[in-house]
Order: sequence, then structure tokens, then C-alpha cells
Amino acid sequence: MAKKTAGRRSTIYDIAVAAKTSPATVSLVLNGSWERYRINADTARRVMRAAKSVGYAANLQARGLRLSRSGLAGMIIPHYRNRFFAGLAEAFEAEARGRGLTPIVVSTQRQPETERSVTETLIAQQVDCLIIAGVDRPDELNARCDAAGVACVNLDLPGPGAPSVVTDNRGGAHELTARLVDCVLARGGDPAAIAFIGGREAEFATDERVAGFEQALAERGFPAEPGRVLRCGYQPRAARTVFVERIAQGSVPPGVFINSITAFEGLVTHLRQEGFASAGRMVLACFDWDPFAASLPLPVLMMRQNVEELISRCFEVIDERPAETQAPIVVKPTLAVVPRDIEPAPVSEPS
Amino acid sequence: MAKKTAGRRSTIYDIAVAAKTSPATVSLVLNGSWERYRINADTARRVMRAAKSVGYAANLQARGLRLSRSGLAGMIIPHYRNRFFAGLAEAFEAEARGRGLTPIVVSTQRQPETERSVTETLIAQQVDCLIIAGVDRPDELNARCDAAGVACVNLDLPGPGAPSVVTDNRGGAHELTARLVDCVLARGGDPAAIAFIGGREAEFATDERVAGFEQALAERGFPAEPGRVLRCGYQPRAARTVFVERIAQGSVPPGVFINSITAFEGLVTHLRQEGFASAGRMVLACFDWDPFAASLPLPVLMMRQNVEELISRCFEVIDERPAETQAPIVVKPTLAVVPRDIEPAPVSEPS
DNA sequence: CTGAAAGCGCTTACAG
DNA sequence: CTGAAAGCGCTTACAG
Repeated sequence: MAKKTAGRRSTIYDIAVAAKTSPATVSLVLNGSWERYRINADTARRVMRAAKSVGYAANLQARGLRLSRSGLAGMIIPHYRNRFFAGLAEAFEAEARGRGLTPIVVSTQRQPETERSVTETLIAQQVDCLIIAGVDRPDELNARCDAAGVACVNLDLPGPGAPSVVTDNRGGAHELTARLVDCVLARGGDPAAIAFIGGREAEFATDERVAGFEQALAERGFPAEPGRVLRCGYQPRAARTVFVERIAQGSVPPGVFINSITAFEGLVTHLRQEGFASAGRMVLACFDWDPFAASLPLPVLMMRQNVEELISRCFEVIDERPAETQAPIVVKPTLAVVPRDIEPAPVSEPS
Repeated sequence: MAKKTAGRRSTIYDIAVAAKTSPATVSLVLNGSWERYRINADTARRVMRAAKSVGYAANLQARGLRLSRSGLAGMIIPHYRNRFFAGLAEAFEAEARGRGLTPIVVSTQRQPETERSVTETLIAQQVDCLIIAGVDRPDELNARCDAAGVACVNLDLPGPGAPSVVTDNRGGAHELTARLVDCVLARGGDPAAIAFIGGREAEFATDERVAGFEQALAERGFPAEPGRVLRCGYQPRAARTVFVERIAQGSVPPGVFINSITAFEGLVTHLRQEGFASAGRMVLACFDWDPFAASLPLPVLMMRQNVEELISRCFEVIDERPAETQAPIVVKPTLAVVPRDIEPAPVSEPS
């Protein structure tokens, strides 16, 4: 076991010297194309032995430069602090590795300036493909990828700039709302007073969820009312504020559809301080999943997005490189948590 | 605004042609060293204008190859699914970007084989430095970094293979346990029956926390007893199992020191199914922080690790490249959540 | 003040 | 069967 010189990594030249052959032959052997090139089996053996003995590892930057293919797969997300984005990141890593790519995930904290700059950096690092999730305006980012020839998919962000994979936000919200109405009725509440909290104005996912929410309520005889939908953004603090205002202007709503776990966090901070008893018979339905949020001292319904399928669909889109803009690919979410004391169905939770 | 040819990115050669100068000059100008090289200000202007007009972005792979410095900073963590690791990843990204590096975080799901292979991949991608957290055996990974000349730091994983930055696990556990004892006493429980659940055998962080736990109890007159410490690993399911067994063999403990949020998740799953009332007057203390776990229907204490400081210390160590193995750098955690109904101190929670 | 040249480590058509 | 050569895009000492 030859010891390599500290501070310098071994290259195909070192191996060529050790195996008494040329760098070109070393490269062919190490890349497994030696049979195709009819390289002497003995030469190949010497090369492989030498490579192992010097602890050779290819310089992927050099290979990438030569091949114009870095083997890097990028993904942009806002942050890692909830199960949805954490799950996306992990599913992305698994899928990328399974394809022999090096995953590189970056978070932007929903800062448009950061979104722009990390996209540039990833492109400069020569990523072969990029999945974009949870950004403010994907179009500009898509345009940059396009200019650089980087295959790009938007996750839950349909737009003209790139193909999309989306969650069935409308259908999921419809189902979640329907169950929420059942729970509110079971607890003697008035579904007309159910509120929607979170999400953004003019944002695809929020728009769809609001549509599903309103549709489900309308079908049960509670048509849209002004002030029922409170799109306060994704900050816990903002959700808390609108929740407090909502209570101040009327009473504690019998049910709340919460658009994201971050908004949920805001409500919980308030309830913890006021005491959960202050919530009365309120039921919460969240379009996100978290094991602790499912265990609060009040009934909670949770919808879980299918991160593995979302990611694998994204890679399929990248493989195909669809020529024209086509309709988004839709992935169904799952009702993952229902309160046991109201709904006899057992808690079903993917581990 | 010249449109660049689709499919091919512009290079310094394109700019040289456009600005009627040489690639070498272009490089000098674009890297800001044109003043030092006394390049004509007008030439510089032409180059910069041309670069902008073709939308030039440097190929970082080529630059890295030439400079033997990739500008990539790597970090290895087990996963993103809790606030500690999510926070580490985000703090790492922020710090790396602040230093002009491209962060690349990878998760291993605590699989030794994955830990090994991602380390190899990161080294092959020529990362300039690597922070390692939450792996099983860091020594082998450190050795690989060492052989490749990659600066490496272990986070909460002291060992002979690399310098370390650690949380004050012992001190933190001591403080957390002391407060837990107070709460148990305030609720009329017997601190002698407090249990420790989670963590691993022969693992640094667990060992330290157990030591702090036992010391705090001993100081209050409850010396170590066999069977009090239940190191069941990091899986929610395992924690749930030992918790259930612990109850079956005696009764519900008046207090539990939970080593990690993952173990906590196991207990919560059980309590949700049995009903939280089954916990009686139990108090939980967790050496981790989560906003929802802080809102369960039973008293919870939570310790929060200082991720920002841990990360900035890691980068300081990388900067210094300490010659000999020195004592780990210690970062103090913070008591972030105390139950209001027992402890009059206000809930203090870093936003 | 500026350009030609070498070289980072790799791959692969091409010529023997 | 195998090696010499070119070239991926960049940087920088060197020579003018």
C-alpha cells in the first residue's frame, strides 16, 4: 500500500507511471471502457491495482470541464425547517445519488436577492439540472437557466418559464376542508365561521388551496364571505397577528384552515401563551404535516404532500426535456392526520 | 444587448473578441486585478461592457481546476428533519456564502456506507473544507480528508482525526436536569424515578449528557441507579418501545430526560395514542428544541443548541488549521423553553 | 500596458 | 492493443 505524498492527490499520470502505461490508457481502464478499446486485460489489471494502491479518486472538476457535464444536480428551496422542505431535500438527494449525480441543495430564506444569486452560483458551478421550489418569482430564474442551457423544473410553481410538477393543492384543500367541516359540525360549531390563514396573494399554491377551500364550503352550503380568507404570508408572526385580530373582531373561529406549517407555528405560539383552553372547541386543519403539531391539545387534521413522488416526477421531466410548455404534472397529497376523538378512522401516518 | 447563442455559454474568449483584446487581459480585468497590472482603464471598460452584454458568468469548474481551489465548502449531517440539523444547514450556508464559498450540504440518514460514499464524492468534487456532524465513526472520514488535504472539522464528534467544536453537553444536561428536578418536585413527583431516554452507547454527546444528568441528580440526593438510563438510539420507534417497557415495568416516570427530538417524537406518538392524560403529572425535558414540541399538553423543558456559534467556530478552526490536536472548542446551549404553569420565569424563545 | 504560453486533470478521436 | 495530441475554460508568471 504505497503512501501518497501528503498535500498532493494522485492523478492518472501517477497511475500511468506506476503501471508503466500512458495516462490515456489509464483513463480508458478506469472508466470501464477498456474492453471496448480492446485493452490488454493484464494492462487493465496493472492499472486498477496501481489506482487502488495510490488511493486514486478522479478529479470531478476536471472531468466535468472536459465533458461539459458536471454531474451536479441543484435544488433551490426556501429553508429546511419543516417536514415538507426537509423531505424534499432528502428525497432529492436520494434520487440524485441514485442517478449518479451529486446533489447540491441550497436554501434562500425566501429572499429574492438570494434566490437570484444562488441560481447564478449554481449555474456557474455548472449544474446539469436545477429544481426550483418555494421561490417568489420563478420566471427570472428560469430565464437564467435557459440562457445557460440548464434543464430546469419548477416544483409547485407553474409558469411559462419551465415545466412544472405540482401538488394537487385544490383537490387536497377540498378534501381537507370537507373533513374540517365534519369535525366542526361534530363539535357543534358553525362552518360558516371557518377561517383560512396563511399563504400569499397571487401565488399559485395559495390560490389553488383557497379555491378548494371555498368550493368545499360552498358545496356544504357556506358560500364565500368577505374576510374569511386571510393571506398573511409565510411568517409565523404574521399568522399569529391575523389570528389575534380575527379573534378580536369576532370570536374564536370554530375551525381554521392553515395554509402552511409556518403559519401554524404562529398560531401555536399564541395558543401556548393564552392557554390552549382559550381555543374552546376550535379544530385546526393544516396543509402540511408535522408529528408534533399532530399532538397538540386540540383536534388537528393534516395533509401531507408526497415529496418522493414530486421529486421523482421532476427528474422524469428533466429526462424528457419537453420541447413545449405542457400542463403541470399533478401529484396527490395524502390526508395524514385526523383527530381520533372526533373521527373514528384510525390515525394513519406514513412512518 | 447581444443575445448569446443558445446552448453555448460565453467564455473569456468571446469577450476578448468582442472587446478586441486577449483572453488574458479579460481574465485580469474580470478578476479585479487590472489596476495592479496597470491595464488601460479604457480597455477595462470595454471588457466589462462586453462581459455584461454577453451575460458572462465564469466557469467555476475551470477556475477551480486552474487554482486547485474549488470554492466549495462541504457539510455532512444525518438529515434535515429537526430544528437542530436544519439550523446547522442554514447557518452553514449563510457562513459559507459570507466567505464567498459555495455551500454543499449532504445528508446521510446515519448510514455508515452513505457517510463514506458522500465523503468520497465531496472530496472528488474538490471541496476546500468539510464539516462533519452526526456520523457514526468520524475517524475514517477524517482520514480520507487528511489524505486528500481537505481541511476538516468534527461537530460534536471529538476524536483524534480532526479538530472539534462541541456543544457543552454535560453542562447543558446538568442545567436541564436541575430544572427538571425542580418541576418534578413542584408537581409532587419523586426525582429518583426520573428516566433518561435516547442516545447511543459509547457516543460522545450521549456520554456527556448522561454524565451531566447523573451529576445533577446526585447533587440533589438521587445517586445513580441501574436502569435509569435507557440508551435506545435515535429512532422514534425505539424510544417509544423503551418508554412503553419502562411504564410496564413500573409506572409512568414523573420526569423524562429525552436525549433528542427524534426520541421525543417516539414518546409523543405513544402519548397521542394513549391520550396525554395517561402521562399523569409527568414532566419532559428535551435536549433539543422544536416549537410544536414546546406546545404539547404536558410540561416541557427544552434546551437549544447554538447553531450559529457552532458553525462560526467551525469555520474559525478551518481558518486556523491547527497543527496539533487540541481540546475541543465548547459552545454553550441555551434553556429555551420552560413550562409556564410550573416555572414563573417567562417563556424565552429566540425567534 | 498587453499578449503568448503553459498548465490545472481529464477524455477521446485519431494514428499507428 | 496503446500512445501522442488536442482541448474543456481558466489564471498568471513571463516576456515584451
